[in-house]
Amino acid sequence: MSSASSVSHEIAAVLRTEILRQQYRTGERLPSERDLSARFNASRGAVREALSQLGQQGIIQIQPGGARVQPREAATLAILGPLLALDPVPDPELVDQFLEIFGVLSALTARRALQGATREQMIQLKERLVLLAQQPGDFEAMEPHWRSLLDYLAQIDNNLVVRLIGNELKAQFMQRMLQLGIKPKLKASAGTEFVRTLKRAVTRQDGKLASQAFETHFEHLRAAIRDAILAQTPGDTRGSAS
Amino acid sequence: MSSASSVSHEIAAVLRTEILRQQYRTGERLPSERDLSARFNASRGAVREALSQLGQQGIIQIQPGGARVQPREAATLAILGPLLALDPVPDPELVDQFLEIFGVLSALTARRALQGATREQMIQLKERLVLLAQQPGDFEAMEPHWRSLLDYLAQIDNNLVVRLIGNELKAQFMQRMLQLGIKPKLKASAGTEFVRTLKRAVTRQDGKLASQAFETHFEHLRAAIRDAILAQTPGDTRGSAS
DNA sequence: GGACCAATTTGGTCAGACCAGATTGTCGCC
DNA sequence: GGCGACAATCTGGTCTGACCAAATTGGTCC
Repeated sequence: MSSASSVSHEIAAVLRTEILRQQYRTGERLPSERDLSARFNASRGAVREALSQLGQQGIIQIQPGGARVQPREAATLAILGPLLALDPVPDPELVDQFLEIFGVLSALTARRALQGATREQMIQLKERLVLLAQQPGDFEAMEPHWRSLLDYLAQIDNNLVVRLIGNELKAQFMQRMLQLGIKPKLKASAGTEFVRTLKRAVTRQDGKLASQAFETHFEHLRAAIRDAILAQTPGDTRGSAS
Repeated sequence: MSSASSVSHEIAAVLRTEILRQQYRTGERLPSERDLSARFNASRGAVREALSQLGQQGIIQIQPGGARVQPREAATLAILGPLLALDPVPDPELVDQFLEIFGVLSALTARRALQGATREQMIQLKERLVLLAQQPGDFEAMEPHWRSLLDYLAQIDNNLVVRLIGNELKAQFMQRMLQLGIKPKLKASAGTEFVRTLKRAVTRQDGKLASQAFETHFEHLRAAIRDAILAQTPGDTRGSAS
């Protein structure tokens, strides 16, 4: 699944899953590189690269003397994807936490973007909003335009820190969500209201208003996705039905 | 500087700095592993580990055929530290962006923590606030208590995503800030007011109020740190005077 | 029982080799 | 001259086997 068609990535994926599944206690020593290379039938070099990845992700701490498992909180955002992939249905709480942060960051970006946008950028924004207004309620059809809007806002509010966080979060979550075929059902009325508020915010160049609109929208989105996940939870192995 | 007393880390640090300094164009191919191993007088294995690190950090993309430099926005939070270390005095804008995000996350954590805290946790919170109130204005003396408070809030609002982001940000910035000996000068009155508001928020279990207090506080902090950095900007190589 | 020392284990590095896929340059054909 | 096909070459990925320094471990001696 998360194999990148390379032995070392494969090993890393297996070990990462085992560790995230708590099959090693925090602080416990991992088997030595030589043992692991025997277990995976691979060279020590490949194992070393795998361990190096886990080390970079803060999952383990590599020291002369042995690699030790780190507490989950010491890790990197890179573990979120694997954490979501642990079970056939992702942990709803984790997804909710993700959406909360993503909402806050989006709201912040929107506020700052509007506050600092040039006239030209405002026009561009309005054009994208028009696209967004065309299919309210249809999540899948809206999604590309939505993403386009967020990207453009991020581009205006050229905040590297937010962009990096956003990229990582997206990389970790979006893929998994789409893979699972989770389709939140949003009320068309809420979507319409959201777009309308955004338009007003852009017209008045009111960052605070845009920010609030995003927060509200994400609250709805969170609720919808929570429902969508719970609906899948009885969860046979079917996963995404066509 | 960022060498971890290991050849591969050293190589990674050098290459990372070169790339972040834009000495390679985005999309350009890095020298081959064999060339690099010749240049650094190291084995290909060591170079491979270094490149693997850079790949994990999203700085380069490694593919059969060559490693290519990625756009800065495609990277991981792990580049923030090196980015700050590029010049003797860190980029004020970047620091400001960091503080903004950190403030937003702190405010969010405070709000959620207060909303979900148990009676026992509220008592604990108050105790920490008392400690925090003892030396208003003295940033260095306050810092440990401050950190303790934030940690505790994060512990109450057990949000993994926020904690991971916070950890990374702290790891990237705090170290560098302390290293530079940047001491923001906060008004004692502002500090007192902040703590008082927090106390009130805790008493009333008013998450929104606590959130606002944090936002205000971070605004002050941002301004203070901006000033502190600009004061260093004329910047001889002296750095932190004793 | 605790301090000290040696054997062993572990990660870090090096060297040389092979493979599959990508890149690149060349040559012949149109 | 332009263009497509082919082959030499280059690149990353892996393997093997070896050595070093630091950490761990175990036993010994006080």
